Amino acid sequence: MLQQKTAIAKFVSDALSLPEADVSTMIEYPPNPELGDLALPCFRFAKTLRRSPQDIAKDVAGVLSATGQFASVEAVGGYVNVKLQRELVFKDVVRTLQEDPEKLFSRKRGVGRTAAIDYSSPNIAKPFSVGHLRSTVIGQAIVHMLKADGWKVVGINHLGDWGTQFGKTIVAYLKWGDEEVVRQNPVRELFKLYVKFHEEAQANPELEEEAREWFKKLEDGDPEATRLWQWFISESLKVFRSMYDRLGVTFDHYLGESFYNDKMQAVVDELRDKNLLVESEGAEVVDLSAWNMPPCIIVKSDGATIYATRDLAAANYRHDEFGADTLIYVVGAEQTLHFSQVFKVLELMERPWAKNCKHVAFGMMKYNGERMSTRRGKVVYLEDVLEKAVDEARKIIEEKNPNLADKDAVAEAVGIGAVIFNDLKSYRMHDVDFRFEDVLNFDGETGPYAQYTHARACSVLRKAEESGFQPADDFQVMGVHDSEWRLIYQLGQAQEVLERAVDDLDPSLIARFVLDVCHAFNRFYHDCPILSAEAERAQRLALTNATRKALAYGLHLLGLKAPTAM
RNA sequence: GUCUCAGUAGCUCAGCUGGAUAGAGCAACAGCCUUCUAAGCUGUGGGUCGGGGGUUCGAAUCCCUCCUGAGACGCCA
Repeated sequence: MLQQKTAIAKFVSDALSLPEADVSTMIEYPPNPELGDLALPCFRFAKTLRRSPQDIAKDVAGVLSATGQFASVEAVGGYVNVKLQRELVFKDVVRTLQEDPEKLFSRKRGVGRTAAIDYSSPNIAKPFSVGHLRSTVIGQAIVHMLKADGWKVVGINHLGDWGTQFGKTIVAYLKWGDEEVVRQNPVRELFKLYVKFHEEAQANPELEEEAREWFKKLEDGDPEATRLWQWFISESLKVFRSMYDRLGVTFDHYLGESFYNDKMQAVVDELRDKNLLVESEGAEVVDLSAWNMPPCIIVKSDGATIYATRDLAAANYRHDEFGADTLIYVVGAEQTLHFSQVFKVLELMERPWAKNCKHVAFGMMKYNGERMSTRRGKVVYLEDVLEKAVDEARKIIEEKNPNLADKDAVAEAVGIGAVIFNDLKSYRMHDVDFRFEDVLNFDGETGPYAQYTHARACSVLRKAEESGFQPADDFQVMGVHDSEWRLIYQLGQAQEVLERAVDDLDPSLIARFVLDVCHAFNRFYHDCPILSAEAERAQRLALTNATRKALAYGLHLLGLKAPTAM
């Protein structure tokens, strides 16, 4: 629809001698399809032109009407309502999709740009819980979206592989751990020990001191501490990688916090050279009071660095080594202040790219209305959620389509799709209370619904092929049914949707779009015979094929698989 | 206490760069499978858009204020 908007804006801006871009952004989609396909409210022109909106609308309608490029143009109140030539848009949209679905979505605005995205970033020796799901799936979707818009993207898993919690885990393991038991199920057992540590530490605060000592040993390169630490990491990574495989999540780099251990002194030195560090309560900080923020601690009073220092080092590394001009952090909203501080310090360090640092924040995942707590062992394992979702999918397949080939693979795709989509569709700053009943619901606005619609389109195309029909590029459009038009109309908005999703770094817009297309397709499917229609068969097959491609692409952007049957 | 973010139908949310009668899904109820996958489609009921002010031709959308909830607020990340 962007093309049509541009065309209208051009005529209007010529006629009223107003900037084309201003007019273009004012063109909107009427609330009611009866009114038209596109509309231009003229109220805002009234002041500058010193005429009534109704008058202007009438003039504009006359101008657009005279071009002969629109099916109808009407001035209603202060609005100009335009109906498009359905046949032309139909052909245009369908052909673009048949040729290359990516073209419908993108103008490749990001060519030449590089973004480094930090997402997922779980902690070593802790369970991969549903709490990590949001960062993981949102980050992965943003990776796909940016790539679609032409960006070069570097995906980074900033693993929590350093810090005093390793002292705690080591102490707990040495005190209460059984190597055999831990080897059976390392991450869960180590986590149990970690929880036990916190329980015991309530009564015996000296445990904390022991933990600190063990972490100090680790920092000093003690062989025993290092061996255990590395073991924790390799076992955790095994679990994480299996989660990522199932979720279809990939990274270009696994660079944990420890990777920056030797890169932080340079940050401290530079800050000192630039006179940005001041002493405060024994620590060295960057004063940010001019920006209404608390100081950013760089060196703690015990001389050690802290996460802000680490994030500064990591930011420099991502820019310098990966050539990233844009840094994106998909991290919970509770770290908003931290990132504002880090970004401000980067600016003070005169990094011109500091203004391109973005924190993609999201609300907290809760369970039974309560915050999940790793310390108290209150977590929902993602593994368990995926298992339940896949079981549910398998159950529904047995019930509805027992003869389906590849049942296990489809159940996996659908179950996991349900989990991913559920987290993506309503992405906002809202906190989410995790509920199995929501994730396991496959009706309505869900991943399985979108996948089902795609499979349905595939099924029609299979049936067509069996009867000797193929979707062709050169088809005649023999009139466009309202339901066909609704579908085309939705598909035509792909580019605007992707561009806004990229600009806002918001995958939920894509999810919404996919749902809208699905609804329009299912309505079309219900209202319009495809195979049995003589005259319209060609155009409807082409439309079905085009929709199939658009849905597959949209699902791909979100990180969902698109089975061809289910 | 200060700052940030949220508050739209019973529930979950969309709409928020101001525009036409506030939209979906779930749940409830009522229809639609001898015909391309009913994980679908259609319809009904359901709203002081947290309250109150203001700006505007026009406010769910912008500003102020209050209420409620969540989070952050220096040596964890």
